[in-house]
Amino acid sequence: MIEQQEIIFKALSDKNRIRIIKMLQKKPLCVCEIRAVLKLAVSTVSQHLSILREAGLITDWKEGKWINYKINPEPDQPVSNALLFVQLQLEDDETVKKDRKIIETVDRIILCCK
Amino acid sequence: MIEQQEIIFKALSDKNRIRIIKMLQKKPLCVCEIRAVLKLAVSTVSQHLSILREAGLITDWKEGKWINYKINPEPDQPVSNALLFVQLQLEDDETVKKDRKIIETVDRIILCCK
DNA sequence: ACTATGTTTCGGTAAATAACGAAACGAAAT
DNA sequence: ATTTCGTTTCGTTATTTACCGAAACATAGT
Repeated sequence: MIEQQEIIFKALSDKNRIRIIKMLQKKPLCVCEIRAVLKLAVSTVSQHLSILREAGLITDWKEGKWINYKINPEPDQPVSNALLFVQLQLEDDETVKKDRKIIETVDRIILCCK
Repeated sequence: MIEQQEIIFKALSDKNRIRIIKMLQKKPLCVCEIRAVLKLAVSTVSQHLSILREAGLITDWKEGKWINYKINPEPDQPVSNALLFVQLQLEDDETVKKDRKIIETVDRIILCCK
């Protein structure tokens, strides 16, 4: 139990993973969209996403050749609390606002296939 | 700002540091009391405490030859939110309950000078 | 069947982390 | 002044982490 909390905090203890959660709380995204925002290698983003998934914070589903990621809609209690907590934090953060602007205004095709 | 949140989560992303916070939310403690509960080297506990202090989660004050640690009574907003969050989590966790039982029932002198 | 494209897995590297014991530090008591 | 005792700092080690590019995998379209 305390181990689960540790895993949740570890998942959230990285700047890039916090940014991912804050983006996904606006809308679901695929790996390459996130990559375009964070400016990391695709494999690195994939790794971050799997850490968030293992912690129970996010889930994914297939859509054509894309795999979309979204906030876990059925989290267990500690995860649910953590997600709510993150949702209330950093709403005024400049990085978060900038990230969200990008994903809201730019199209997936343009973002991924530059 | 997002960096501060990262530091806070990092501070909380270790099982032993979570246990420390949960203990301090019951009452202030010195290094050797915490050491006795966590069963870690004194230097390790000191290191954990300094990570929590740097994050703004705890503060310390001198009392004779002891240095006592307590939850930061004047945290800034993100820290305050995190502390409240932790306070609401893990109340039923067995490890947390056991830790608190020890620090509430056993005397500092006995605990430290075994 | 082949190609293109999005994603994951693998192998490797550099940096960060958690742990320890020994040495240094500081305050209280002898 | 010296010793004692709680604590911090230092130096070291083993493990974990974040990152990358290349290779493997999967699926859609030609």
